[in-house]
Amino acid sequence: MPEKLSQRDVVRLRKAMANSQNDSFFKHLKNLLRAKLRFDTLLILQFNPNGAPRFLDGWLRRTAMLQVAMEQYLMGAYRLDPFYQFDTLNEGGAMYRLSEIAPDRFFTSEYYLQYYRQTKLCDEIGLLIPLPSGDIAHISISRREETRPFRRKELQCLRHYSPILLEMLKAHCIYRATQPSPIATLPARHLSQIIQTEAAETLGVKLTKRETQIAGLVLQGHSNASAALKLGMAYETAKVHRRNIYRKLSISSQQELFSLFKEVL
Amino acid sequence: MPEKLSQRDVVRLRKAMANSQNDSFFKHLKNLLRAKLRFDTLLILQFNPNGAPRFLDGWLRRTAMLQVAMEQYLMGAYRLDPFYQFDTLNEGGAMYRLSEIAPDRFFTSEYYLQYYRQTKLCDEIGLLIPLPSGDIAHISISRREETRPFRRKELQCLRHYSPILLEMLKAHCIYRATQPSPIATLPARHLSQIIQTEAAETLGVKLTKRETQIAGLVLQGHSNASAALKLGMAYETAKVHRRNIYRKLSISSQQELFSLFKEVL
DNA sequence: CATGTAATACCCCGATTGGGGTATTTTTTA
DNA sequence: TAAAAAATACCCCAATCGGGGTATTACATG
Repeated sequence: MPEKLSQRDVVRLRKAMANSQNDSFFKHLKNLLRAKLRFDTLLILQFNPNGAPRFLDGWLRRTAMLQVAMEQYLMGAYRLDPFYQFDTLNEGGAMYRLSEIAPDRFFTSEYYLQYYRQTKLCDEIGLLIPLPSGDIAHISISRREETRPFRRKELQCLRHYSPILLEMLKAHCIYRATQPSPIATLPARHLSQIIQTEAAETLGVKLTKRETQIAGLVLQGHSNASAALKLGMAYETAKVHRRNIYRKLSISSQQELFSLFKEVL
Repeated sequence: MPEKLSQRDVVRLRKAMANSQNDSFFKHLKNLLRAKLRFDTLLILQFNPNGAPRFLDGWLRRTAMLQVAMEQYLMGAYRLDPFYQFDTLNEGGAMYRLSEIAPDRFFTSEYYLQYYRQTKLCDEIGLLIPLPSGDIAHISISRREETRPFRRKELQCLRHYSPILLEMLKAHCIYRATQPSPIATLPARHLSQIIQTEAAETLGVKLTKRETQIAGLVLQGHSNASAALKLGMAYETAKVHRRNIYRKLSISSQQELFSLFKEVL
């Protein structure tokens, strides 16, 4: 049965909808969500396939860690973010929980343990919707460890209203695109590019296209099997590529791979 | 056949010996060593079983990374240093290469990958000798990656003169102990203590003595087999302890273990 | 004394990794 | 077009890890 909206919820929803095309949208969105669920961070980002993500709006519960992490994220760590890497999004957008779309080894990956974990977040919900420009609009809602993961009720509620939230998000991002932005988007380098140039320049090794792709997937937290599936090749082939990567870079473990690239990510 | 000393080497050696009991010892030691081998860092530390190591003298080739790492080391990372943890030292002291005394998984441990590796050092030689006070005097000589590991010749030379170097080191540390120290030794907490209190206070979990020991060894880079050997128990027993640790801390990998404790180390 | 906890040792299993090999097909490039 | 490089797929193996179980012994604490 659908979530019940109180009279005041209806007012909040109408306000958010009415303001989706001006600068007070974020405030109203936050009020709306706050009435229905608890969260510790709320962000609106715009993913650009050819550039760094644009930070449109954000609210972080006061924590030094989160500030630092946010900077790291925008500086480059976003490249290993499952939401950023999510590539099977359809027209109408959708809502996902981090655990649903994360690579199989994500929660034991170096990215998670060294970067994500320090944010002390334990659960994250992402709304993703494509924009006409080709960008992807993203709302991220997270909970810290003390707050415990989202409850079933909260998830149901969010899922129920995600279509309208996604539409508002889309409308807002389209509006924002018409406004002159004070923040210039940083020029982009994709994960593959970074891996390839870093390997070439710093380590003097030329990785092939497939090797680069595998390296990227491994860094994102995919196992051999998962990476193979993703690239549509046999498990053994992925393994061969990985072995060749290790040989070329003269390393012998995933951790070493990460420690080679973490500075440039 | 023994290493040949040139006339000038003999002068340097005499100078170092003559000055081992005053404040210019480090300068003369450096000159002496420089004439015989190439190195990128030279440190004299004094390990105190009940306190943080004391930094007596040091020279680091200009690198920001090394400065940062040195601070991290003295702040607590020393607890995972194989030289600090070395516990089978005999009266006369000895010289060791890092790779000789490092735990079996040291070079793939989180300590190595996240801390040691950032120093960009690729080889390290340590001289260790017990002092009458119960402390251990330590000279550390390292090479950076660009400089490549120490060569056979250099090692032979060092090994040949290590007895006299150790004696000078000992004499110097004894002299330094008589001098009023400007740096107060920080109060100590052993690795085991840290693990136990951190687990108890932050995570609300009581680890037994054996569990704490195993956790410490795992953090230092020991495999189950190596940790078991070290504690004189069967491999399977070590495994059981580790399993119990994971269960109590509700984690499921070595990496998670490290990420739980890295902030307090 | 009895009960419980800690420590010990051994059994089983599957999953994954890292490393070795061979062989065929596709693509690039000289 | 011929040779080289890249990608593919499959084979083998040993080591480690994480997780499950059973059972005995030692020791402390009530």
